[in-house]
Amino acid sequence: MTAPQLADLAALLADSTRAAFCLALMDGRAWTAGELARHAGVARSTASEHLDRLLTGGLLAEERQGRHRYVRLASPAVATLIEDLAAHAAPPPRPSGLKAAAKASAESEARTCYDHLAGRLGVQITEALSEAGLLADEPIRAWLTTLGADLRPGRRPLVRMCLDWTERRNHLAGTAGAALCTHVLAQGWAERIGTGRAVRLTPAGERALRQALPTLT
Amino acid sequence: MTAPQLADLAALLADSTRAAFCLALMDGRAWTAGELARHAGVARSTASEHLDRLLTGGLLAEERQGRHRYVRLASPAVATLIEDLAAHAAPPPRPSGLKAAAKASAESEARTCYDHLAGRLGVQITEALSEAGLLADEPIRAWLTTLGADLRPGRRPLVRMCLDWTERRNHLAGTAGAALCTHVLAQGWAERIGTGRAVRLTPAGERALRQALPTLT
DNA sequence: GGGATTGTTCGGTGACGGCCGAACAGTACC
DNA sequence: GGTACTGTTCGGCCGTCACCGAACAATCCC
Repeated sequence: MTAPQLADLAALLADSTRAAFCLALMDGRAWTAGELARHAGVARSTASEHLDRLLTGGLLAEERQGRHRYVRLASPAVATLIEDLAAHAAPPPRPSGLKAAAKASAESEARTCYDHLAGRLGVQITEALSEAGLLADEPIRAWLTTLGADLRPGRRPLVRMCLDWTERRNHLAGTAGAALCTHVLAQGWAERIGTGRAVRLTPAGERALRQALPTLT
Repeated sequence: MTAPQLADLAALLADSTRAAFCLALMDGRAWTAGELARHAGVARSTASEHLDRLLTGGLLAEERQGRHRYVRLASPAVATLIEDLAAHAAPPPRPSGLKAAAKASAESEARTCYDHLAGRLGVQITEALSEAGLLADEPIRAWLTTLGADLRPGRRPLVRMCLDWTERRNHLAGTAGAALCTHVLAQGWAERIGTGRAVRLTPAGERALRQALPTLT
């Protein structure tokens, strides 16, 4: 490990625009170059060059479809890396302004964090799983199976914790977290709001989750 | 979490000199400003400014003694953050030159990685612990206690894995890893070589470890 | 085909930041 | 006191890099 290598990697995230791209991509979906440019408020040409750097740096993966250039985070490892960085660069705990606080609170009610559930919803589910003693490999596997979730084995650890930087609490990540999120969305228990990471728990989802997880508050 | 915040944090490590500082500090010891300047090959004035940035950025902590300015990594969290980054910026596997390879191999025989053992020694010990079924909270606690290691409870997880970027293998970190490393050095089972991270296993240490851990190869 | 949309390439510009050396301040040792 | 050493401040230099707009290429739709 040499210092220039580390510096080069860090330099990829050391720019506001590229950082905004990566944070936007934390929802696990593929964005087009134009969407990212608009999201970050830069010209398309600028975004194009940034994407080149992030791609050759190995942080992003691309997929071309027609005239569109879709990019996504290269791997879950990249997502956790950015998440760890973001958690460390946590904002100073200054609740400034009621309006801003209310907006932030609404946004953090339920959202996805890369490929699993986060926000208050993610934290509460995780807490309930913990109280029910389900937060270990075998119990969570059994629980997800009874739910009907598709739990395909991968190289990722089954149960992993992910620190939410707004809630400052752990929530379920790893293969189990991803499977749960996929299932919740597929069953219509929650649905995405707009183009961001925010999701909304549906009435059906609330019923289903309460039934499957009685310790949920 | 905003993009500028993430970018600012990443920018701290996006410079070769600052990256070299942080990597040097990964041995967990406190270095003086002059030592770091010589290590990175820059003027003292340059090092001074870099240290200011790393300090205000929260990555480093300082302690002034007389005319000396000692700096160290601010917390274990910072160390793991840098470690994760370094693991991701892994060098391409190019064994170039016999001399370089031999040197690197000697350096990676045994060394510290922040506050625990790494290199081939760290990996082998971890593997032996795994074979002996000791890589869980209770077993490792019992094993360390019989060794006489001082295992004070902390906020850090007891058992944590750390990916060695030269060996590409896991080794024991966390509270248990730190306690083991401290004990091994205190008992004279290994001793530091020079001012770097390298350590050398002593004959006494080899005997003691083989006795305590029969699965060690 | 023509027109609209998406993305890329290229030159030019401006700002930021790393670096040094010289001068200075503070500490240790004789 | 004087000397040596460590660290800091300041001015100035220079390279890098993010940004834009304009021109161009590629695709899709009518």
